[in-house]
Amino acid sequence: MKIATWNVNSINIRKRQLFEWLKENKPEVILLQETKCENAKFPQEELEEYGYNIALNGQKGFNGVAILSLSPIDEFSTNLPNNPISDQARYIEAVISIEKKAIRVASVYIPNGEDLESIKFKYKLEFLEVFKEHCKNLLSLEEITIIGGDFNIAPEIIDSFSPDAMEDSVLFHLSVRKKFRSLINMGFYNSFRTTNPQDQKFSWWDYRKGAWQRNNGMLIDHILLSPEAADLLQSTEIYDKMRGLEKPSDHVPVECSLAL
DNA sequence: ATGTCACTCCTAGAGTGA
Repeated sequence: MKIATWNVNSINIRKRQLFEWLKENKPEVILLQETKCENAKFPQEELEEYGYNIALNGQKGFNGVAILSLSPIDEFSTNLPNNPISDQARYIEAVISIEKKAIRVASVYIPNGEDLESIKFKYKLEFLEVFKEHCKNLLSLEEITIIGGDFNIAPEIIDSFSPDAMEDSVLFHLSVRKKFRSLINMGFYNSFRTTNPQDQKFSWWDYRKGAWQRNNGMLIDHILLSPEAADLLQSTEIYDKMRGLEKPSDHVPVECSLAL
């Protein structure tokens, strides 16, 4: 079973690419971020033609997350308890029954933070704190739980094209890397790093400064697995070539395969 | 060169968010 996460940076701009990618790769579940689309305007019927069931948490203009699943979605929720920026559509979770097993999945879009002095960076740290509390509760359920999304954090040195240049970046500042580490220390497995301990692969390249051409990327999109899910982990994939397509998202899909 | 892209709104291009 393949499950993927992708920050599409506008579902309406990227939907042709998404359809092509789904047709080719047929993931069981795909978690989307930055759909930038209110629910009523989401291209739902077109996606249903590809066999996907859909759960949405959208808003007009920015943010927006979604879960697409080939198997029926039993229930879903957009509630992240104590979220300090709950007017922003950044979280959705669902329970999906696949081959008689209940799988819990979540799609998260962690705030970028703008810069270290910004109020938005303060919100990023606060969001991470309540997200961590929620993840702790999910872990205690001892289920097969898969949390994917745009974390806007490059957790380790290897995940950044230039650790020195990025030291004061909101994506790589020690304060957010520590938050990510505490998620891992709680008991989650970062799927790509579990299967590829040494490989440098990126999932995001800034549209600016010729970042793609210079390979100035970072690995900020991740799929975290509960121990019950990590036991089933077979392989992972990052579709970095998609950054070279015409009209690309600045992020590429990150995927893992589980033996269900 | 902070060099791009996608969004918003009093449809034209400035302001915003990343």
